[in-house]
Amino acid sequence: MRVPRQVVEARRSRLTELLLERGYLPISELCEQLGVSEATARRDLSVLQSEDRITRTYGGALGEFNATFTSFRERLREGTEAKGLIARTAVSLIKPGISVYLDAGTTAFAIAQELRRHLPEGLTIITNNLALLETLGSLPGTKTTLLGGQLLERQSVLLGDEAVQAAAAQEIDIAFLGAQGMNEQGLWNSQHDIIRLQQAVMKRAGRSCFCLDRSKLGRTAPEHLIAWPRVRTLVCDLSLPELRQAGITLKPGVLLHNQS
Amino acid sequence: MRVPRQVVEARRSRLTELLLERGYLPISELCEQLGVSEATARRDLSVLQSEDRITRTYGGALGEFNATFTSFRERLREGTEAKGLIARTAVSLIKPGISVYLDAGTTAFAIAQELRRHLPEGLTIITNNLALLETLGSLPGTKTTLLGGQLLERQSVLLGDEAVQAAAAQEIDIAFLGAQGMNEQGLWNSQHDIIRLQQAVMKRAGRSCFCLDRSKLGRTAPEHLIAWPRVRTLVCDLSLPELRQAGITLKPGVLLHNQS
DNA sequence: CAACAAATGATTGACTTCAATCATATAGAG
DNA sequence: CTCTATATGATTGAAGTCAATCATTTGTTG
Repeated sequence: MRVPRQVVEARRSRLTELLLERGYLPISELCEQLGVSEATARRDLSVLQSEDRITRTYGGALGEFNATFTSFRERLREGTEAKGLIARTAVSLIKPGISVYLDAGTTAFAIAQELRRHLPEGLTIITNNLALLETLGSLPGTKTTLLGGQLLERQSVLLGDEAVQAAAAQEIDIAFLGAQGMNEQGLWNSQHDIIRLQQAVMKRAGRSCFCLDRSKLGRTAPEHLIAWPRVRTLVCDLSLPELRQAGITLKPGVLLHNQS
Repeated sequence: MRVPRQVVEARRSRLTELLLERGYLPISELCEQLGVSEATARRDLSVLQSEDRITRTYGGALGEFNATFTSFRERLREGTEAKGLIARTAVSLIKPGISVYLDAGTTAFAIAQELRRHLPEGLTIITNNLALLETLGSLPGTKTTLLGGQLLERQSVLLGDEAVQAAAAQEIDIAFLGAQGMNEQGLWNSQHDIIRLQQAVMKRAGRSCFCLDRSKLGRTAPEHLIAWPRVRTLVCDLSLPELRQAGITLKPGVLLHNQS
């Protein structure tokens, strides 16, 4: 029996709400909640999936709650080996009891995952990256601090004046920072707000460690972050000769290589 | 063929890691990744589920990544009607363009869900509650600010000095605050840190609106939040006579009732 | 009001998942 | 070294899920 369009729309948005609340629901429960047959529930789900509003599974569906992180996780999966190497090198710098800053970006996420595996005792982790909390929030014996700030649309990152001010009040032993690109002039990033925050973090950090994989080589971005002479530590899956070929000459000791 | 215990444990923790990274995985992909048969993958999953480390679905499993919110969502489901009424009343106070604070707790979560349905234009939402970001983070035309602070273990709430300082720098039109209990002496909450933050918020808020459902009546908690004479607005699913019977007498206009 | 398009539920057969059972190999205890 | 408990993969029948199809009802359009 045909039903008003409005009713259909209402049911579908109710469905997404339900999934948002519960995370996951099997079809059986969905049609019970919505008072429709399985066929209709399935049809609704396939429509919503084609609009990327939910994720379909066999026997049920997932709410959008992970959609924020989905693109993130997908980006993370690209170049896993390189990021894993970088992450392992980065984690080798982290000693028990120190205070570590991790910024936004997939490299920081890779470092966080590596930390889950090899966790030094008594760390303090500071970040502006909400996605990291999903992995790091529940680590035992670790203090996790989130900078405040404004949530960036469609991303899980906090930025703005408040983030900068909050950063200026932190005590950081090592900061792990990412960038969108590197060329002979130095490191580049996409947004002024990001750079402002990174500079505030660098001021407070005993050591600032830039982490980039080779896909960033030769790229630039709208905003200049830092010139090479001021870079003290670079963790990268490139060798010194490869960097020199791109016009980047580093003082000895600046480039850290994975020992594995 | 029996296999060393160590191997089993390693595989299971790798499994949880995988689910943590990907959110959801079907069994077929799990046994491919782990290099085991479906039978073993299923056995691992049922073990991990009994330890509450994952959530099983028909045909796959969910990572713990939403486990932080699972208990939250479960608590939310208790007394849904009452919380829904309270939320609707609260949302009716929110006009377009104002700045709203939502604190931790399931009532604030219910308000957030209601906001998804009836969203005034141009809101600024301020919170220390990470779980809210899952629902409010992607609202169009809304600015979302998160207070900084230390992440509370096993909860998605930010507290501490930094949160208090961040709150002191906000401009808030209406603050919606919860509490653990109410009796004739006023409102009570469980932790000193929470109360410190709530008081900082109240100082900056043009209007502070306390939201409690009837299950809180007669309960106390370790810390005293506020006495009744200082409460300007209470949103509650109790009537004035019911409150008076519990020894709570309010000035007229303080109690807001749902009109539905 | 008439004709059409759209939404729904029921049914069916193909496919998938699942729990239980069993044989086998082997880690770990004594 | 011997024995046993345990981990594993294969098999199987039951149960569940799915997409496609069809008849029916009913908004919606002209």
